[in-house]
Amino acid sequence: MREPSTLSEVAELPESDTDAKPPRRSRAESREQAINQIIDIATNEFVEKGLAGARIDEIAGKATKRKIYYYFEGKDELYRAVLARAYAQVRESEAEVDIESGNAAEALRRLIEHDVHYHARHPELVRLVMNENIHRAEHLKQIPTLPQGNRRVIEILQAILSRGEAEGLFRAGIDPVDLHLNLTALSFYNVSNQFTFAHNFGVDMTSDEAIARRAQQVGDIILAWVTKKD
Amino acid sequence: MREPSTLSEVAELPESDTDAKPPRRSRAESREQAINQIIDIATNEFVEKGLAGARIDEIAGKATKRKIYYYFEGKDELYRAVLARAYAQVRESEAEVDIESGNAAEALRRLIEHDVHYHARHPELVRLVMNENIHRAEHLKQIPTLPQGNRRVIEILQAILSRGEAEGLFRAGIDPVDLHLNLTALSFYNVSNQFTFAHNFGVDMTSDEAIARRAQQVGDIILAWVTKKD
DNA sequence: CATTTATGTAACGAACTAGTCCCTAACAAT
DNA sequence: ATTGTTAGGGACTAGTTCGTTACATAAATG
Repeated sequence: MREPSTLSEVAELPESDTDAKPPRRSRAESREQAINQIIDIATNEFVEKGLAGARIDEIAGKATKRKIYYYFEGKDELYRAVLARAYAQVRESEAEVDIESGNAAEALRRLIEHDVHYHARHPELVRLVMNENIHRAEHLKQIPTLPQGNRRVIEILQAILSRGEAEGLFRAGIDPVDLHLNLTALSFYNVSNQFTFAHNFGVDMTSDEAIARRAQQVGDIILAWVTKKD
Repeated sequence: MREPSTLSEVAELPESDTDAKPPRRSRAESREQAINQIIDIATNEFVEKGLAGARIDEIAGKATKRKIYYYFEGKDELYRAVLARAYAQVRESEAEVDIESGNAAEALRRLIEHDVHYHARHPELVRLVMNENIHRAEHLKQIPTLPQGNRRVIEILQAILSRGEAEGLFRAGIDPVDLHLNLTALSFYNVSNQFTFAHNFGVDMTSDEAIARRAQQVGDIILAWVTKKD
């Protein structure tokens, strides 16, 4: 066993895993934890101020700043890491939506509900995407892992559209990319533009009730559009 | 904007001019022209880089920089001026839409067409609004002239909705603010998010055909939603 | 002509900021 | 324990950015 060194050594038990404060974190664990912590903090800052507006010195105290340059090449790579994780989390959540049970209209409504709620509850994603668009997606383009995840959404929508058509519920000839565009536009805008809209029209769009109402309405709109009428 | 008025343009000479040596440029004219020129240049820069990303020294050469500090208090006031002019121009264009002729559905479609085209042809407005939302509308809130212009849009939509209901075309109970939200969301998103969307799904949304198609589709969607079915 | 207004050029310094250096602590292997 | 490696704390730096001033001068005004 080791002698407790005078400074910051607290009784450390090598094997017996009491959930004591300094559990022996392996290097890999510690590393991953540090990186995630940095991305957490950086997400807040980038989301708040954008890439150019964010200040490394405010993302972090002196200490964390040093870590940033230890684990990342610099501000830009950190920003890309923030972006990549946010997108990865969206994809993850999308994979969990049930698009099997019920008829196609019900499945589509579930997807819409999910979209509206996800955007409303994850304004940080919305803001990051806005930021990317202000920068003409130049950072997004440097992240190689994204394209396939996006194709999946289209496949899902295509499947629902085909099923709905087969069930005699939906019109034919609806482009799944159009559907995705409209669906996302209606879920995205009221988060992305909440501040100007709230100011200009004096409405709140952030309450649970407002979000639930929004999800309902977006469902109504999209379904009115795709539904076969006769 | 006014006449270019290089030389020999008469500004105002009602009384005290015998043989009228034409003044070259009046102070007021020159001033207005200088301000507009600065706002032109600044709009480009802010639209491209955002408020924090924009660099005064790049907005202007040394000369124009001097003018900026002559006519504006600084970067922030210049930014507000850019914002205010962009909004003023939207309002101006909205006032020109014909919402009288034809039935309510036709009037609404004309309004939608206008919205889609205006957003598509004025990405600088879209970008400024995005920027404002990233900054939680803090600069917009400092511009006092906006609220009434926005109320006008709602009044217009309310008028169309009432007329449509009276004509037996539209459902009752549609909130004009909701209508505006949905309408704008569908016109705004495909401009605001064109870069991420184009990258993720490989589509172009900027061609004249794409815009015309978009206008048509947004019209279809909104009308499907508000139309009374029976 | 004299005065005021506008503008071109340059320079400056204070404040910031991204990124780096040096050194120590924690951990791992021997 | 000794030694080497990984991680990180604190201060520093080199380079920008911004706002401002000084100065000259041109143009409009009276």
